[in-house]
Amino acid sequence: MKVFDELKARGIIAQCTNEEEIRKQLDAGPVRFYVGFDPTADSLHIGHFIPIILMSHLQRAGHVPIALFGGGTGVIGDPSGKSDMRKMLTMDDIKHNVECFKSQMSRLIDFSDGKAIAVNNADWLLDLNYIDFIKKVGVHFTISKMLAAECYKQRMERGLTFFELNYMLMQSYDFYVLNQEYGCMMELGGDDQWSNMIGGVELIRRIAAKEAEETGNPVPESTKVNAFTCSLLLTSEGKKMGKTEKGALWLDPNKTSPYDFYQYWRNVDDADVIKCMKMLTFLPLDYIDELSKCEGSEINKVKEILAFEVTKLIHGEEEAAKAQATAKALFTTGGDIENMPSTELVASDFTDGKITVQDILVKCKLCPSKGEAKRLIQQGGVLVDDVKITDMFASLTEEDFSKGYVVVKKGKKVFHKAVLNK
RNA sequence: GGGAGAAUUCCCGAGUGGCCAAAGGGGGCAGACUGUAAAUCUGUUGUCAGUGACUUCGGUGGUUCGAAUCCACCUUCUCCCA
Repeated sequence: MKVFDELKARGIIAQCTNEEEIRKQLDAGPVRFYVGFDPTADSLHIGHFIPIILMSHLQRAGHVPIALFGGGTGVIGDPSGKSDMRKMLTMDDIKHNVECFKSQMSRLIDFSDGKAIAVNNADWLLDLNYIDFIKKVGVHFTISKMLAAECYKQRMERGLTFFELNYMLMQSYDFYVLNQEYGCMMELGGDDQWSNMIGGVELIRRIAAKEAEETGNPVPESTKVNAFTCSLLLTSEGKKMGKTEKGALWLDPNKTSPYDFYQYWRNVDDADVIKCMKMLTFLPLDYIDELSKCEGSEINKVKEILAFEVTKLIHGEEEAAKAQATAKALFTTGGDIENMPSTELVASDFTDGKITVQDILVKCKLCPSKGEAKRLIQQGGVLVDDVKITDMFASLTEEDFSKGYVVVKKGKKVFHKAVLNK
């Protein structure tokens, strides 16, 4: 199966500028394509993951990804889909974030031997001359057309600044530069980037057409660029996936532990499992089709596979196996003490050799406050070493820690080890 | 530049002097039912101590026995006119 067909079958592709031409270009040989990432945080999150998967698919098929880091555009912030303007970042923040992105991405994208290229648009955007830019790029954009773009339409009602309006021009210019300097032929990105992306395609084609007209030469093949977007990862209810109570689902193990990451996918809706599997893993489609026949509680097996595969891609096989083992142990026998998240208590946490269960819950950050801990106990949501706590003033003595720890269970799914070293 | 209005607890959004820790919804958390799913139902959702105290309604001052509510100034945002 050709890459593009595979991507389509997996449901990764959302919109294309010209499907036929894209197929032809991809069939003809290695194509350089780019995907932009705005370094607005110090870790990638799951929203970035689909474009990365997409890059990886294409790289495996012999094409050359260019990862563009928005060191220059990052200071503006993309207005697309945001109801408020993003806060601006300092250059140092951005530098740091770009480094983080790059190292996380390296797990899936091979940057060795020129198999992939990393660039930073700060390199050409920061020294831009305003007048030149307006003359070269600005003339090709009409305000009416830009405002028709969905992303700006929404912002119009709440106040769109000229500053932000320039985002589209800058992103378009990125594509132009990459086309000129790197022979980049395609831009890929999230579906919310569509209007910015076609901006770039049109810009390149228009500048080429203008030059062709002036020189009388034919329009060069190298400017016949295209773009396509990948679907956003939505739940069957149309909500963006990857949000957790703690915010985004990060790829950085320090921000979202492999176990939590695994559990997120282990707990997806039945309706979303197969979709996620197609989009987020490299498992063969035949195999996925086979799995999609599962019904009822069998789906749990499929979820395990999904969770394992996705975790493997991000954190490596070892971590994935560990997360899976931990999860299995917790939910079947009720304890894989080894890998359970834990908190160490110290002697000063005890008063007269005792510590209340409330305090333990707060110390282990299972509850933000004692009040909530109390409520939790009252509602029967707390188990210590498999014994339900009914008295909200219950406390443990040091003897209870004779084996060195106790296992605190909050609700059905959250396990935590409270350790006491003597 | 001129005029009008808005800012409330995680979010949306009521509240226009005491009965306000503040309606309602969303979200979150827990319980029941289940398959670590969904749907549903129930409880809960400022902090700390238990029948009470303390902090909270953009900021700073003021009026008052008493302010989310009234006044002044400031900040931010939105709308209308230019």
